[in-house]
Amino acid sequence: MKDKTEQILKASINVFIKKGYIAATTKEIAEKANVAEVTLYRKFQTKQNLFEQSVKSVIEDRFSEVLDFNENVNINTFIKQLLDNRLLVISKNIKVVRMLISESIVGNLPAQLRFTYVIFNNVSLAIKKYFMTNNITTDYQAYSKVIGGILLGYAILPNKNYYHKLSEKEKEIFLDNYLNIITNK
Amino acid sequence: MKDKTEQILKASINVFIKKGYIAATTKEIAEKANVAEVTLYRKFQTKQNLFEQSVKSVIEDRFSEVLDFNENVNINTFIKQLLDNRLLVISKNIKVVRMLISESIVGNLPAQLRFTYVIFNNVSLAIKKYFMTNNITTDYQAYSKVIGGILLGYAILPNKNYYHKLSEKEKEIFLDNYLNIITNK
Amino acid sequence: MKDKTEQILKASINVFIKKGYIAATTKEIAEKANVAEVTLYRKFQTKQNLFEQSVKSVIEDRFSEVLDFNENVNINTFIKQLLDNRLLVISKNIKVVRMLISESIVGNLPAQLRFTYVIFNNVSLAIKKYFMTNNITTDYQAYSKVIGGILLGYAILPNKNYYHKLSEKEKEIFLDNYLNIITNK
Amino acid sequence: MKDKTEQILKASINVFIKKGYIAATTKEIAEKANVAEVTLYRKFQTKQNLFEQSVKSVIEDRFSEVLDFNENVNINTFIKQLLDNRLLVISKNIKVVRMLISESIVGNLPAQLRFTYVIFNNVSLAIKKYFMTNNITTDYQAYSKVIGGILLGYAILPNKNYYHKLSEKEKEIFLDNYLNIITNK
DNA sequence: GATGAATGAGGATTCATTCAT
DNA sequence: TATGAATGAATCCTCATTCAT
Repeated sequence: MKDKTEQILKASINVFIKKGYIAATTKEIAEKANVAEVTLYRKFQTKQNLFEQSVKSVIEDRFSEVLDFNENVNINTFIKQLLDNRLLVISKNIKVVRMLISESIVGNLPAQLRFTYVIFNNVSLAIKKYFMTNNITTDYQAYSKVIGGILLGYAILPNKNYYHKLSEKEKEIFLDNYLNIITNK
Repeated sequence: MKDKTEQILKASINVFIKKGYIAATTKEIAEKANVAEVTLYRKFQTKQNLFEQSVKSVIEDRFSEVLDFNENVNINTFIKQLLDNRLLVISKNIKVVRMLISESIVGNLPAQLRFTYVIFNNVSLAIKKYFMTNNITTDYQAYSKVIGGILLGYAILPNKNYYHKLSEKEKEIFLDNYLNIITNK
Repeated sequence: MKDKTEQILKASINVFIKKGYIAATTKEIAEKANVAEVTLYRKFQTKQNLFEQSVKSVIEDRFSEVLDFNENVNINTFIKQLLDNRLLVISKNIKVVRMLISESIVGNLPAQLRFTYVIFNNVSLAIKKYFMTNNITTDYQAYSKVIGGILLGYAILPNKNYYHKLSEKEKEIFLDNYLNIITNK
Repeated sequence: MKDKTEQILKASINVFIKKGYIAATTKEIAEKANVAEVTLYRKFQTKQNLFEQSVKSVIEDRFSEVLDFNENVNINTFIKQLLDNRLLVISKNIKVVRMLISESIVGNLPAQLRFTYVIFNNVSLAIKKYFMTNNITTDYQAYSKVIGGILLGYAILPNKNYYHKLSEKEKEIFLDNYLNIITNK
């Protein structure tokens, strides 16, 4: 039933997050999901596939969504929108994101899950578009790397608090701290 | 012999880089090192220890060195010094760095090898010191995260060219691209 | 339905022929038969039984039929009749026969399917009867082994052409080649 | 040591004979050989390879030897030599031979172990040569099939006694029974 | 009558590690 | 010092079969 599949996916993602792809075992997943090990295989065929499905079930599609903001705003506002949007997504999925970054580096992931690229690419595209629309001549690639780096740093480096749990006011402050640094006044 | 130990370390780090800690096997390492598998254990006791020794043998101590720059310079110059110094180290050890970041995230590494922290911490310390010395009131933590992010991004994201192989002129340009963004004019 | 049962038997025998009893899987059979795996069990209880039913469904009863020829003929003619009759049956069922011989040797077959015996026994009986009726003193057992061997050889050894597809003339020649060797002139 | 390898080969061939290739398990072999299952793999890498080595260790090379007899003898004598030689080899290795014939039919064997061919081919070659040397015009192929069939029959069909254990006199009689049938007087 | 869901038992193979020399 | 030999434990995965609808 629906139920068992979900039990499995839930247990699965947790184990993968905790152990990483290779160290995670189908046995442990089965135990945590309270199903027989074979059941995993009946439903997902292979460990690799179970992994991919688990990840997909948990990361909202917003990861690779096209970022489309109001561009009739000044750069500060634009970057704030961008950071806010991405930090929200990352923050809500922080554990999976970390694991995926780690697996991305080792390189056993299918393209759409290769997170380091995904994070960077859609940020990069949004910035490029904004710069073009607004005739900004700053090198958008370097700019993207700074923003991408901030996001990567947020994902990887230890954090006291989850961005998505901050109040609107706190978010404002959090973002301003970055903006003070990266944008021109 | 010195010789064998070095053969092992050399083979070892390559395999760990290529496969990651868990996926690397002592069998493969032994083969690549042209020694018997037991010899690894005679010399390094456990796989974990072999891993740590391999990493240490290859990453220059400069990773965790205290960053101490001339601080009677303006912030632009300071950040350039800092980035240059760190990019050099990372660039020269890019493969190991990547692997270590990946393993850091999964979390099976002893503190001194937990790279994401290491990278961030010493950058952070240097910035804090500079800001204090020069009475700069910008939030040094956010600043450190931006710089740390840039470095993380450099390490993780795909790169066309190695920083340490650039000419002095090219390095200058490379750094300026960042500085245009992160510092005030 | 009649229909499903037949689909299953048809798929089943093909898979058993291709893979042999053990290597054949109920899963593959079910897929080839376009039914659910359980349906096999509903209809045939066990794999073993499915195997037996499949075989029986396909091998004509002529395998174990009592061979009863006109015995007022000379030995050449008699042996020709005998070989012709058996070769026809074997040739028409060559794939199943081969598989059954193989399984016979391993020994997991019920007596009536143990083909090496079946082939030999009814040939042997026919020869014994003919020899008795005609007061022939040659050792009928050795004789039977030669004839049985020829048949076994025909079944197992690589063949260019199917006996049952030869023209009457070609059959004649084919048989004469043997008769030149085994009977006295 | 030599010892363990031999233990394994001995246990291995027995299990393969009893169960056939697929049904035989490395676990059972290991148990019978009194070694850990891994030891099989250390020494033989794969089950398939263990199988091949086991077979080779046990079947004397005489199986595929070129049969070279004195050809200045009449056909009766020649065929007797030939049968004697082959029956001896088969008889001594009867269990392995049976198993190999069975596996040959299923078709998972490398060419040099595909026994039905091997048996037939070298018999066929010897006969061809003799016929040519002695200008015999009988169809050597049909002749070979008869002889091959006799051998196949001997190997597969139930036997009261092992040819190689018969006294010289008994062998003589045994062979004569065949010769009465297949050769001309 | 047919099947989607589930499983216990077992398959070959690999791993890090120890033993004995 | 170095290593050939050996292994317990575990891994992913498959099989024939049953249960519940």
